[in-house]
Amino acid sequence: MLSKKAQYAFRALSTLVRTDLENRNASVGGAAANPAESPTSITEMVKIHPMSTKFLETILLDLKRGGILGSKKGKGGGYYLLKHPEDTPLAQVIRILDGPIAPLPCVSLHFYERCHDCNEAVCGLNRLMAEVRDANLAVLEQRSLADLAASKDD
Amino acid sequence: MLSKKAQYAFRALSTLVRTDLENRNASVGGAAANPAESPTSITEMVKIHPMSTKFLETILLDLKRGGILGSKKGKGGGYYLLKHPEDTPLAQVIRILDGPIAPLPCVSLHFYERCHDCNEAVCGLNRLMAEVRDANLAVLEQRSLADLAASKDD
DNA sequence: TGATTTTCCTATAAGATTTGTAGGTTTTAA
DNA sequence: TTAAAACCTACAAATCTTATAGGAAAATCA
Repeated sequence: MLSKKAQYAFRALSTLVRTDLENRNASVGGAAANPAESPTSITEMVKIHPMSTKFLETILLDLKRGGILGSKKGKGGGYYLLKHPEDTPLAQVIRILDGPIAPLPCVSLHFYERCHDCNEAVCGLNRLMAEVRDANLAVLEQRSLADLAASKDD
Repeated sequence: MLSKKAQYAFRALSTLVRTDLENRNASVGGAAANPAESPTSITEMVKIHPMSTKFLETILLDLKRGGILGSKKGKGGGYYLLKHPEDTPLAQVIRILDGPIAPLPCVSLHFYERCHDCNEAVCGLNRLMAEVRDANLAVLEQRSLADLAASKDD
């Protein structure tokens, strides 16, 4: 199950994606609009998707440290996407906030830990859970933030 | 991530599967061997896969209540599979011990809970997490306890 | 019958993780 | 100079996971 952190993250990100795409459209015929010039503040995000302001703050900092968001301090500041929404897979968001996607540490690609209770080369569970991991990644590495904003009022 | 409970369950089940298949083979030419006549005790299982006896006890009771295992009390008693290993999908085991397989309650088939923060018909996250759920189930409903015992020394 | 071995049952303790809050500091713009 | 914002870290509260305790009930066998 996704943690609350990840769920809140996706809500906030859906707002940022919408803003990002709007800015890109608005720049038709002129210089490309720089997302860093129109960041969205936490206060604004919480108005759209009500949640604890302070909690969201820590989540957005994680996303920033994870390389997904940029920020601007001071009045008029806020957060913005560093990349085009299509270029941030959902898997990256989940790994930052919830850690491994794999069902067992011994089949994790990004958070691997050796299994002390079995021989990985022949362990039946290991092999099966690697299949589960791959099935998940087939979706989560393919789908991106752009897919998150496909609807108008999530 | 799978809980310890589910991991322990799979270890114990792999022992039961092996015993089950051996009994079936041993009955060649005679009456079909009844698995209920040669149950495996918790003590034996813990010898093969070391873990807390008392903890495994509660896990096996869950599996029994969940319709996967039968049991026999008293001296010479123990647990046995109620069905052929191929007929118990991994998904059933996980649901009994860890609950929902879906990443969000609002896309769960067996543990559905309405989402109060979004309109499910149009929510982008909802739709994407349903895809993840289906990818998981494609493996977990297809693969069974029989696949767990494919190796000799897990 | 009595001793032993097993499953069965429920409460609860211990530990870990998740969720959320508090209280500030720093930066920027107007 | 004021206000609004991100930034930072510690910690409190709540929840969930993991494990233990202490028996009761049933079956076997001498």
